[in-house]
Amino acid sequence: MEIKESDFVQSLEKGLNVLLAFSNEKKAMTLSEVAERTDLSRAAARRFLLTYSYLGYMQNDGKHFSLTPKVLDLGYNYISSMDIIEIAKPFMVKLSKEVEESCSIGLIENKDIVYIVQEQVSRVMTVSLKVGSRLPAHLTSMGRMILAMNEGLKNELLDKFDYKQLTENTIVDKNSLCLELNKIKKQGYAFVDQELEVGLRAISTPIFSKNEKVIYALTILSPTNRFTKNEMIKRFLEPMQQACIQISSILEKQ
Amino acid sequence: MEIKESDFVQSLEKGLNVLLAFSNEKKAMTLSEVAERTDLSRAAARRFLLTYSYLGYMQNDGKHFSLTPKVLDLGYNYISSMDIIEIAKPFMVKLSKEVEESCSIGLIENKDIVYIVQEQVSRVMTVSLKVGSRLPAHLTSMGRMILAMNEGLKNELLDKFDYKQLTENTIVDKNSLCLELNKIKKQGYAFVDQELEVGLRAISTPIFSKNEKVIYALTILSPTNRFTKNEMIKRFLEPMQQACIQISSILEKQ
DNA sequence: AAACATTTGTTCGTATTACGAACAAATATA
DNA sequence: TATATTTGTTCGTAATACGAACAAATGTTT
Repeated sequence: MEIKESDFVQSLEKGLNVLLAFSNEKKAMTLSEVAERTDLSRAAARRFLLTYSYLGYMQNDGKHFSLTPKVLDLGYNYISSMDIIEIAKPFMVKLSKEVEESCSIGLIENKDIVYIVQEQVSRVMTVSLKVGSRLPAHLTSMGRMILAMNEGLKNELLDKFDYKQLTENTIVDKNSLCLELNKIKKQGYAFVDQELEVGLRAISTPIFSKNEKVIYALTILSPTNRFTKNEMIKRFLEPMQQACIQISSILEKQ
Repeated sequence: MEIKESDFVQSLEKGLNVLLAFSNEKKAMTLSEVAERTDLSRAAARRFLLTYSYLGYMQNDGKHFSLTPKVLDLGYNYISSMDIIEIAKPFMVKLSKEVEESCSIGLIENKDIVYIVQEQVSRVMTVSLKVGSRLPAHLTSMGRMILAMNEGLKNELLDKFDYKQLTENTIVDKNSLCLELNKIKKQGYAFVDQELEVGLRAISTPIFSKNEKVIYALTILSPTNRFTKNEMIKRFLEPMQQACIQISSILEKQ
């Protein structure tokens, strides 16, 4: 989206960049670290950090700034405005119990798949990603499932993906991906086999919203040492499709 | 936290207020609605909305602005910097399966209990709250559990709570609450019986972090028509305590 | 379809807000 | 203790965000 420069509030962007500078690797930072990571002057970074602290989003122990749970309020707005999470959760719990694997739902935002719901099993070794996690859409089964069912989105994004080789299996050109998406559309599920990460396989099925639109997909991730590709398909596909049909039947009425 | 007025970035606060204007009830809003809710001029509200849209946090269908999943990025920083979610989840899944009830973990932020992890069962009728949800700490079993184990926090907050009568069972004065918290500390669990909401009971147990500090509590909510108070205690308390011990044993090493 | 009402988009002069350089104070390190 | 580094403060001012006023677009009523 294009806007006039005079309609852009620079301070807001800078402030958000300060918030985004914090991460799993950088849980607590000094003023100087934040200033460096955000490319702001120390004085500017300090003002933003103090503003966040004043508003309750950050705390300071005298040296390091860190986030407080109030930050959840900023993301909660999105979560609370989504119906799919409540609709899908019971069916995901059932599925997860039935196949004894974790499962997640995601959607495409920009060029990434974003995880928005997750249901986990109590197995010690399990593969799953937190809500809010992002991965390149074209390298994930969910991303491919959604792209395969959205001609417009597919055409829009095919030229924008970064076709970088992550493993020896990674699809690294547009044409191969296009063929794969066409295949996925026909077969009704997507399977990614060690393309994003060695040792990781994923299968996905589509969730239909109103007007047969596919915005979300359901996935199960599994380490390669647990099941073969065919075993995954045999064990997971039908229950996943059942869950998706149930979720879809409610979503389509919204 | 006190800061100098000259250290406060007003545009950031205004921008965050615009973001927070969106909610479950107000999923999509016009420019005028946002301006009214935030008490900004139309021109100012418009600039913030356009900035968010430009940055990808909001979208506009020509008339209404609404949040995009990119907003999750703003809260994800907090989630990704918390170890407890990953540590606790497997034990919560096991617990949930064992007692056949949903369970959650929360912490106190300001005067509220904030839900940060949730594990749900596939029962049609289930009581649970989304991650990020907030409730008055003093009226929830988790809040009371944490207050009971934190003398300093208790003393700090006792005078700040809003002792409003929500049901006929609600504790409405500081002294009664103080007595209840002392009792909870001794018995090692908290039970709230229709004080927050008629028809709702909750039980909580403490999770210990490093230095025996109790920052988090585990809870199970249940409608009153399913179990009596004694049945809840008999069925849930011991498995919950087991889960907490397991989670605590990992947390205490961090 | 026309008239009227309401909302959104645009412009631009300027008040005010956020800026950062420079220095002081505090803290960390050798 | 001396030195290095980081944080806190000040303040003149550049520039940024402001909103009033008007134009354009959209919505509502007759």
